[in-house]
Amino acid sequence: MAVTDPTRIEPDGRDVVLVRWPAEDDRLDELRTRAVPRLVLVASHADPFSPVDDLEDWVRLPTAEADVRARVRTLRRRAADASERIPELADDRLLRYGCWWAALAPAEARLAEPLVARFGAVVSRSDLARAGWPEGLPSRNSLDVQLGRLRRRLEGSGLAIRTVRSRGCVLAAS
Amino acid sequence: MAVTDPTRIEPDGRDVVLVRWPAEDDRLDELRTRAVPRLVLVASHADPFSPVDDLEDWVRLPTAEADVRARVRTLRRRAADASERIPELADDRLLRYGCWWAALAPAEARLAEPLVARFGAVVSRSDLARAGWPEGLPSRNSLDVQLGRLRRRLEGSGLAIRTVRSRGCVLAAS
DNA sequence: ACCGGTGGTTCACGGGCGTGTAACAGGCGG
DNA sequence: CCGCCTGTTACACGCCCGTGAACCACCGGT
Repeated sequence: MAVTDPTRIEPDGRDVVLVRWPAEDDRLDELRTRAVPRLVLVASHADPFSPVDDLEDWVRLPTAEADVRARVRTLRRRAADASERIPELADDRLLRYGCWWAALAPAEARLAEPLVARFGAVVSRSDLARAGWPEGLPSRNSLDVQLGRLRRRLEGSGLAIRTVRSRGCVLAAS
Repeated sequence: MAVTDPTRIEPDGRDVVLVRWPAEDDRLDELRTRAVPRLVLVASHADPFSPVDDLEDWVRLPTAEADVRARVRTLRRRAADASERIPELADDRLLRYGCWWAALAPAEARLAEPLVARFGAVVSRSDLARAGWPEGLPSRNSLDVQLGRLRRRLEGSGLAIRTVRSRGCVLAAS
């Protein structure tokens, strides 16, 4: 279905704003100053568009509605990236990352604590061991096993534990 | 003038690469790993496109040539912004460059250290050898092999090691 | 133009070992 | 009693890195 009138478009959410150009130039200015992610629908007769930042994209009318949705998705992803989510681990062992969350087992939570605290940096295996087993860790690779379980718990979260050989582990966006 | 055949398009420079999709999917993969800024020309019948990073944009054919030029300009500006980053190597062997990062192997990290410290300048092979093998390097081409491995590790980072014949190597933005 | 030397790149191989994981068993709480 | 959490063992995988060898590009000498 071809789109000529932007008012007929229903985006997936209301975070990304559609704006006509050049008709709604003043509204575009306002959205820019408020740093709202926006998709500019350029009139068929107008000059090519030049976005001012990475939260702005454009498409020339007429266009397929599916194409508009695709660009809205891209803008939404960029806005999410820009907002720089960081993981957070509460006392109740709830690990949150953006809109995702999961309940950790006690041992997993103790392991995750230094990883979250030093998000993006390497945590040594000895630090992990001390955090996970304050009384001294029981056997050789129980740490690795717990790490594996924590990894599995993070599946689908956008977080991942990456290993730095002979240095330790990093918690990072995957 | 409407554009249906991308081979007829002459971009302003040759830094941003035009690629047809889905016809040239494999070439697109290669450009992505090389972190080359690219404009994807989506066939009229194909599904909407979803860029994987900010150095990728797309437009559906047929389109006005002026629109293609506008998107190429945007990509070029983004690439220029991205090229202002400088790499950083922490002692936990994490090499960071903008939002990209990778964990280096021990020998790779020793090699990378002088290259990062003198980013953009030539480092002699003897300096590299001293940095990589403080005890004296083991055999003839172990240095070259490690350099090759380090090169491969940098794929997709936007960094590259270039050789200056009989002078040494340079670490630079690719 | 032919040729050998040098410098540089890449491949395959193999040993060593750090790391991941399946499987099983005990324990604790609901 | 059942389910989840935890520890332990054993094993397999994959990474790291040195080595040898083939290959290519370039340069200088005859």
